[in-house]
Amino acid sequence: MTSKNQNTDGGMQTSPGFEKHNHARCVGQALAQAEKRSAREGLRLTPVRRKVLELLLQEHRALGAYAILDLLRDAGFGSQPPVAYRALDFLSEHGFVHKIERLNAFVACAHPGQSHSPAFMICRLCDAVAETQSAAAKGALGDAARAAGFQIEKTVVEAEGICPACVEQTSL
Amino acid sequence: MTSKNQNTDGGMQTSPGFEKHNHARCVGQALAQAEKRSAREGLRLTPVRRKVLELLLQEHRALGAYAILDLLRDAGFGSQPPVAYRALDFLSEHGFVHKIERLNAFVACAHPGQSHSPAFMICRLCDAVAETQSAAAKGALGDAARAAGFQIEKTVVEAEGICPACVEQTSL
DNA sequence: CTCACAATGTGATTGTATAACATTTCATTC
DNA sequence: GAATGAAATGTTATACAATCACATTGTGAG
Repeated sequence: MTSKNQNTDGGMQTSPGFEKHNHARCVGQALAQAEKRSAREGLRLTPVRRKVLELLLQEHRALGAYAILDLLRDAGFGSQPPVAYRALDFLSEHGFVHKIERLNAFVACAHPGQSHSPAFMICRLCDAVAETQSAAAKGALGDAARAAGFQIEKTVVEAEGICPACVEQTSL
Repeated sequence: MTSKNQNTDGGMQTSPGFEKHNHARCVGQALAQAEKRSAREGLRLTPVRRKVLELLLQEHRALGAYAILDLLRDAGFGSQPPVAYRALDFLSEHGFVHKIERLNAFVACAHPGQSHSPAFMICRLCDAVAETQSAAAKGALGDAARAAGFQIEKTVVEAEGICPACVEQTSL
């Protein structure tokens, strides 16, 4: 595979919440924020971990572990699966990235800092992923859990469908 | 692996919505319902498909595709992956079973018939899975989707945590 | 009957994830 | 500043998940 569609320019991009934005700036900011927070909280944002976060921010879409691994190899890091998985474990444990269960893939967190329970919209045509908030544990699900005596620790909320761009494509 | 914990008795079991019930009876009923519905709607509930459904009802927990494959082999069916995946595709397409994305595994539907968008509670200690209802697309997620112009086709809602039985275990 | 299509059998391959163990790095404590 | 223990990394191998491709069989419609 080895990385298709790398965003190496500094211009406008599509796709975060599905809107355009200055991507180079957003990557830099997010990375700086992550380092600041790591320093503050004593988290060890080591070179591999930082690189994986950078790659995910740069690509700005969901990447599989092996796609990440290819990019790591290109960047001169180790290229065995555990290298990628360990970095991803660390990053998702601390909320820097999220796993998209439906895709078995990972995205950089779009709302760093905020103590969120994220929800995702996944386009089944172009695989674009947008992050938003959910309060799943507060609605019917929370009621059911309380009734059953189940203690919710984390929720996975992912909507599959068609993103604005692909809707347009389709209806031309 | 080859099947640990097969429920071959006719007594009381734990775990559907996490409560006890007469399992043999519930399996039989569910299977009969599935056949009735298949006849009514012209679905071809073939031997393999029926067997996979029966296995999932019997086990009453989430099984990985290869665990199912082992059980199919024991039952004299083909044992290559596509055998299981094709049956699972059919069954989930028609709502007889659901895939638990978090576990990459499958469970028999607990609310057959009802036109539901299911939600699941998954115990991280014993892997028990309970099915309930969610209206994820109607809450904050639905609002976000509408605002973004994203068309939701399906939602994945899975809560991870600790089931009543394991909560007790833990707090002894 | 036979034609077309759905379903199954089978082998091979690709993708995802973890186990296990050796080695190194880093922060403490003495 | 060496000794120590924990965290992080390197590496091999393997388990588990999913799909491809192609041959074969079964089933229903005309």
